[in-house]
Amino acid sequence: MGRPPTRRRDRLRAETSAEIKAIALDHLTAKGPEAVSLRGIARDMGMTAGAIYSYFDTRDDLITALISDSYASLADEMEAACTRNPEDDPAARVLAVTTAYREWAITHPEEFRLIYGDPVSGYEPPESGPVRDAEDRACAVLLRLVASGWPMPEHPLAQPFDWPDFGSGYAERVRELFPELEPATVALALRMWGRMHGQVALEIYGHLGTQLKDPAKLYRAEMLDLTRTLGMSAMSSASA
Amino acid sequence: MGRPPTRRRDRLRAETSAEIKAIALDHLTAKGPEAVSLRGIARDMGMTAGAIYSYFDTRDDLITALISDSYASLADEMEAACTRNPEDDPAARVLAVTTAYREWAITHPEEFRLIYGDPVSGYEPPESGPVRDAEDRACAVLLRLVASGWPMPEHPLAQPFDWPDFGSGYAERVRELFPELEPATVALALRMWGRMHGQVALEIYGHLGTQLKDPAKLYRAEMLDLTRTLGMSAMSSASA
DNA sequence: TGTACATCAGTGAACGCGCGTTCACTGATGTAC
DNA sequence: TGTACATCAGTGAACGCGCGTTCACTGATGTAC
Repeated sequence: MGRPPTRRRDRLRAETSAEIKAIALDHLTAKGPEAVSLRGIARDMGMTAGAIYSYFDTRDDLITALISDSYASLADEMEAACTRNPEDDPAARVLAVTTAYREWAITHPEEFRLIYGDPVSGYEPPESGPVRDAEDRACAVLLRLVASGWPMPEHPLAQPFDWPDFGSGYAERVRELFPELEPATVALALRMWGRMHGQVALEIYGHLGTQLKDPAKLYRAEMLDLTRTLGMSAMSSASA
Repeated sequence: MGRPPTRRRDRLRAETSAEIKAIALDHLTAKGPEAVSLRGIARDMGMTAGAIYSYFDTRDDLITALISDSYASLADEMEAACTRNPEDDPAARVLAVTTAYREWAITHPEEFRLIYGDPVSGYEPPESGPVRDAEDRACAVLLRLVASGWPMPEHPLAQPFDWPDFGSGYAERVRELFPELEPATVALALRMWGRMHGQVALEIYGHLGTQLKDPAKLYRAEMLDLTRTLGMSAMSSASA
């Protein structure tokens, strides 16, 4: 009662907008990215297709919202997995974060495809915005991991990397967040990302199913080696 | 003249079939997987859409043909890169093969997406056939690499793997081809695949462009480390 | 070499489909006095 | 509290689109004698 009535309209708007996205996500999960259509969503909501244009200017805008929501949820999981383990146990953190990455992908395969797979028919990703923000957050988690656990660039894994090797905008943001980081360490974080991503992508897209009974086992082995190679003691068991 | 005339018809058939696939590949390369349509191909060939049904029973069959052709061309490149380097220089072979993988992907990004990305709208991959054959060939190259260069399973990278950990059909085929191989070595080949695939997939799908000026450099670093970790001397420079 | 027949690649028109997007409109909700 | 007006979410019909697939057909190519 105390709230001005405009708020109510706004709240309804936000709720409808959320419902549109929720149903779009259902369709995505159930039948893949091509099945996300404004008409289909409207049908499920008991609305007209045209009505959606009050909420999203175009189909691409809706897809973008879906992507950024998904990416944010992945970043959340990674951050949570990181902070759930003590700072002085970098190996546990690495295991937890990498496991969280894979498990999010297994649990949300269509969202994983949406983020890391083909852009949906004719869709062009925006240069900045919430999608990029989520990517930055996920990336920051990895950077923090390598930064805390493996600050010595004279490690045999290290390769000669320098700041100009990185995208200038990216390098700036990184140096702002982690002033002490060596370029070789940043490179290592990206390589860590690659190792996580490789097995997970192969698995999600069905290229490991024939070869392996339990892809999780191979993944665990690879990540254990990672911590070991990084010189972290992997004695402690991480809580994912 | 000596040839029976039926051969001529067969040859024409094969040529038209090849032209259909070639144009389909053009469309794929130019405008992505969704742009591959029977009508569009027919238009470019000066034919009717219905005519294509003499060559492919359905659109999915055409896509399958495209996938298996593409995968075969990737496997060719990997095999060639392998045999182009001496057998007693495993490090060179590893570098050559992994570089070939990435370079094929860079040169044929849409084909890479076709193989490893989202199945095209509603397309279901067949359980066996030429696609699987190509995948097996590519996989065999990796197995040969690890087999020749790194046959000792007591290496620190090794993890406890046993034959039951693998898909039964796959395990059989592997043991037939490489009777001496240890399970841990097979696992390592798959992990090698993951490392290659991770960075390449991230790059092809546009997730490394912001961070890195030259993704090839990071990839090279990762692959160099791979040979080193495998205990191969990486002195020799591979010819990709 | 000549003729009657069979094959079969390609035609062209039609089928039904679902899609994104636009637009003039209605009617409930909220606002100002 | 009551009335005149403004906002704006949602309607419903229409637009034009390209698609995969089917089918009765034509006409050239090849075959058998």
